Amino acid sequence: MSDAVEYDVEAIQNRWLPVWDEIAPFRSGDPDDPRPPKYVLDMFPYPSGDLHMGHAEAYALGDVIARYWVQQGFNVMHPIGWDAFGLPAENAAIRRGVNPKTWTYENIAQQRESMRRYACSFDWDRTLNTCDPEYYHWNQWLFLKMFERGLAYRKDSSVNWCPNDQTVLANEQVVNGRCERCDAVVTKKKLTQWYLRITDYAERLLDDMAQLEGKWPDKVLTMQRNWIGRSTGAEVQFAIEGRDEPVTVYTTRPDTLYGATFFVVAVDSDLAAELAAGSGVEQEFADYLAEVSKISEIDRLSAERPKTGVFLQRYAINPVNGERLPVYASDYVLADYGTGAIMAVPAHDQRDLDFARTFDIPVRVVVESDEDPSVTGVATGDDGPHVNSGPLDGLNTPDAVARVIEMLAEDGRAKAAVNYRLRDWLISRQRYWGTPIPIIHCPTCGEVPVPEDELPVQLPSPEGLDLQPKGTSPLGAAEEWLNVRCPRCDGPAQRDSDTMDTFVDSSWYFLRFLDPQRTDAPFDPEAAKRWLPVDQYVGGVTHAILHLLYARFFTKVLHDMGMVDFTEPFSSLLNQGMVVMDGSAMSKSRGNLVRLSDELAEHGVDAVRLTMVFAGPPEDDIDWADVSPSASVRFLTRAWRLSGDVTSEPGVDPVGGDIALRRVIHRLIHDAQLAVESFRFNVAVAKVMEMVNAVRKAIDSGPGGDDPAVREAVEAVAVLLSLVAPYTAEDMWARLGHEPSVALAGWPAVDPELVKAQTVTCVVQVAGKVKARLEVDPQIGEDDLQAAALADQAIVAALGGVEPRRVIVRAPKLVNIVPG
RNA sequence: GCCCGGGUGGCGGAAUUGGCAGACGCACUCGGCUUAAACCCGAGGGUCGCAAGACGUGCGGGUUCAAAUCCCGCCCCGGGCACCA
Repeated sequence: MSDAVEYDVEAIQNRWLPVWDEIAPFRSGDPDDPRPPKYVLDMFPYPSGDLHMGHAEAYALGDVIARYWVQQGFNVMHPIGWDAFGLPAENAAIRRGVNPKTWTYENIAQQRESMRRYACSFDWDRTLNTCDPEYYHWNQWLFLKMFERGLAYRKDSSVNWCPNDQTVLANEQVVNGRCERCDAVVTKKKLTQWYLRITDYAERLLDDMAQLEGKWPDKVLTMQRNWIGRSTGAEVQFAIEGRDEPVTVYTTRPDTLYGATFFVVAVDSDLAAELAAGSGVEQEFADYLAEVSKISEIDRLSAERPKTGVFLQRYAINPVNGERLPVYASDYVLADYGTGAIMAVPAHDQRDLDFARTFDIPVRVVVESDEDPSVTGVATGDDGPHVNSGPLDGLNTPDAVARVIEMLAEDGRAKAAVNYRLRDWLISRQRYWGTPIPIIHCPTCGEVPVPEDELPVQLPSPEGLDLQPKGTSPLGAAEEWLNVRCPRCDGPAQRDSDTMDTFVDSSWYFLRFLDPQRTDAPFDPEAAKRWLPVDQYVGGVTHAILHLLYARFFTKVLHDMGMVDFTEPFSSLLNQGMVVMDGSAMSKSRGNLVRLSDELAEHGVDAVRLTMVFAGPPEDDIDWADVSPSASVRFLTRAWRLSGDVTSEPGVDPVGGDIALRRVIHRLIHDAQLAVESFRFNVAVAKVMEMVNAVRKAIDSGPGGDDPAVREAVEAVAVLLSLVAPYTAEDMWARLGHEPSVALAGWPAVDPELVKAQTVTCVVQVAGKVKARLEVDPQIGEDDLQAAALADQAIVAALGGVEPRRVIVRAPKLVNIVPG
């Protein structure tokens, strides 16, 4: 029975959208829900405009996972919200002269409607916007908790400064010396700023990655390890002539102490300034410092830069042999890593060697090697027997390291030490559209937290404020807001006028989804116990370091506060790739922008989703030029048409149906399930395509549309398809005589008996080359299989009378005969 | 420089982790349906060869009865970190 009814994408979308609004199949908040909980989370979007192709991919993939677990009988929490504070809103607002708030909420409304139409399986009872006072209230609360615990503090230091956005940047936001947002060349500026003490958690951030091994992409774990940058070595004390206190240096190679021929302090460190004072080279030092601070981040990072520095006319004493080492100030030593001072061993460190050659400092080899660094200009590598090193002579590197630490530790002049590349997280921003920092600066009491019952400190209206970037926060001009009484002494005081980095907002939002309306706490610890950690997190690899590291840090702090009982927020992570066009990232200026709205209008929601999912492995980039949404429409039409060809009644027992079809279908459902659970969604789609092909054949040239197995198969197609193409699946489900929603129909039960193969194709090889194929019982014994293989005509011919030297039998799939 | 990935038909990609390389789809060719075209349905193809067959997963070697898969060396592409002592 073929029908004249056509597959009409537009009509199907319009038919089911209101029905879903009505039945809300993805609500997860019923406290009496008997289903086991599962938390599937997509990274929330930034409301910079309407959804684009990248969102379409990410949410299509997240939806496959969420909908799969719903079909498997879980109460899936799949929430969405908006990461709604931040610079782009503010910049757009400045350009158009509108309130950033208005702009932001308009975009949110638009994205929300687009997500609804895109059929995202979100629980719409759980949305949040980070720019709502109800949300950022708890940013402030968490900040104050950290302040209490000494994890939030203010310090004066040289910070990354974006001259374009006129704001400071976290280390993580400086990419190749440029501002991550606007690409301006980053400079340095000395400012007093708020920091979060993430370095206190460096060790745990590293160690707890053991929990994530195999469940997060290796790439992300590696990136985080690199970023944290743990190194082990020793702290060694050097006396400085004419200074009471010794100076500590950090080195990973204490074994090379006998090779130290000079000593360097970071030119911008306090120590350098102190040592320069009274040295007679004050002017030279000051000139050098001025020159260095003019160098941009980009130039500073250039590896080719020649070494520069100033001899401070002072000497450090090598603790192992009492030698006098000239002390230099240079910019190749970083003030904020280790102690800002190093011992320099030119023979075995390339940078020290470069410096030594520039300043004509002796090079002394202490680890034996064939090449002489002072001749080749190449410092020699790690291991080898030590020479010129007194008691260390003859030892290899690890032994020499241990020995020298032991020697110096006796009188406290050295100890084993660990260092991290990770720096504390600078969170102050001199911009308007963010969470106000809830601190009041009082001339007598200092930094006073805003009392909890006065939270949230709401952003003042931008009316009358100059939002143009100018290096200080626009909030500083909101005088009525700014000037308050000190909560402690009631004297005149001022609010902190900076706002928080928006990465604070996204560091804990996954907890707020538990109950976004809650007013007495950021979240309910009991609910957190039930739902968290997040079972599956889905998002772009662009957040591999920043967001994920910060969220992990916050989670550990909350753990230490006793608010959550886990230490890692995201049990499993899937990074989807990007959607590109003609090999490169889409952009207006490049002229290769593909508009999602155009694609949706042309092919429909289901076809776009299907195209995203089928294009390849989820973590790979999709080149839109390589894929075919119209082919997706064709397939969906083919699948949909099956639902009109089923003539048996709903509920008919499939057991009497065509056994061959049932075997194929059950095997494919089984395979599709494995594919989905291992994130091979493209393969799962291929399996559904095979199902459709098999059913088509069964209807046209097999048992026909009335066979119960055909109904069973088409119903399975509808359910499996519902993960990817919800509109088509729902319409098929209705045409099959069922009530909505197919999303809740349940994953088809796979009969293990039907999945078992009846016969197996056994490959018979001679010398590793396939010469025959046998259809055999899967239970066949090795001896029987060997006999059957050797008896086969083609095998007899291939052997040509030669006796087999060896026969390898892997029943039931393979026999390999090695001729004599 | 250091650290991760990856290289399979004309294209996107499969391959139960050592056991039939190329599933599924795109593009293409041929056939059916049609007055015709589109749609739809069916068939085809890794390369070379008329064929038997030979060769074939970046390149070169190795292990194994058997290698896209494991090992060694190289080449290329993508990503991360990078004056971090």
